[in-house]
Amino acid sequence: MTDACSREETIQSFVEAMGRDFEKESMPRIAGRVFGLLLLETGPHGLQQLAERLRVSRASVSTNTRLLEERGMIERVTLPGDRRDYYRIGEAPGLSMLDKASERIRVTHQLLSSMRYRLADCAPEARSRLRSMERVYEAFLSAIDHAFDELSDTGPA
Amino acid sequence: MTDACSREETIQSFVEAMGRDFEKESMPRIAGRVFGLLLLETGPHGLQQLAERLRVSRASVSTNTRLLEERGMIERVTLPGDRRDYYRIGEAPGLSMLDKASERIRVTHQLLSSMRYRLADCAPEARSRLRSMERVYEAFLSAIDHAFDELSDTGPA
DNA sequence: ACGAATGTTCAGTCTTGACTGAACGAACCG
DNA sequence: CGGTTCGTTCAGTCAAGACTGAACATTCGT
Repeated sequence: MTDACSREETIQSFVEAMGRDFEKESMPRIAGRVFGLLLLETGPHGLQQLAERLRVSRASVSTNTRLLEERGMIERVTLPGDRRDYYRIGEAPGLSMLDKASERIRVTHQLLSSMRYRLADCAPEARSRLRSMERVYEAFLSAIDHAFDELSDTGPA
Repeated sequence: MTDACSREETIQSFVEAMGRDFEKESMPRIAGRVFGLLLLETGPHGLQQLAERLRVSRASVSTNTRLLEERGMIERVTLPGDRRDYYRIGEAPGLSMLDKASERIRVTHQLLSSMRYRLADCAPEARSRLRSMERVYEAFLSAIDHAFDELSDTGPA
């Protein structure tokens, strides 16, 4: 092949794909692009740098880096003698995502469970259906926990 | 307590909560309400019936029941000598949801993996980060499979 | 002190998609 | 046949929220 590492186009298409992927998870497209770019590029990137590279306003980058930071998917890095903030991929973005998923599931499980309790001793069919749904979420939760352990052993990601 | 089974209000608040919950999963709010109602109520419900009960248009119910049906979360029921369609909770809505989740994860995993392949033998750091992310998704996938088995044994839900 | 650079915030625009009403086709009833 | 009752579809409305540009506060260099 003529160019084993023509990164620019490849990277760009990946970054866009990550943007769309994030959108499906009801997260801002730009957050996905930032995350995707930081996954591929070496070393921390500044806000201005990200804005130019992604052709997006600094405001958007500022907002979305903060979002990603809160979720533990990227980290803010500062250097002595440099006023700027830099961003890089977090310590274990994957685990943060599992954690987030776990949280969401717990909420829905709680909703089902409290509803079943409220039905007290009437509507046995409904209670049974609710219980079944709860079991699914419980299995899902314990599955995530299991994955968590498995990954923490091998080394975090 | 005076009324152990004052269902109406309780049901309504649950139905609305399910609507909001579905919205967080980037699904239409009405789909969540339909699913929530069918979880609680006994026996299949007609389209008109659902529309009135939820105070939404028949068009919305039609669209969203089809969506839920495609996902295997509810079932369409027909009766001999009755032109109408009725809907009830699916055989195993929970498993369908796990299946859907599994599908989504596979897509992202594929995205990461193909990108890593494209990077061939350059950008070792990036490749390593991608590989780490892949491992998380793999663990997640196998976790879901595990949950699947566990539930299929006990009896589907 | 002044000007430039940096990150954040906020009002405003714009896109996306949920939801509706109305129109439609099909199946039934008299 | 009309007249109903279904379910679906489609154009149009509306709301949510992503994104932007401009204004701002802060910090630095000169």
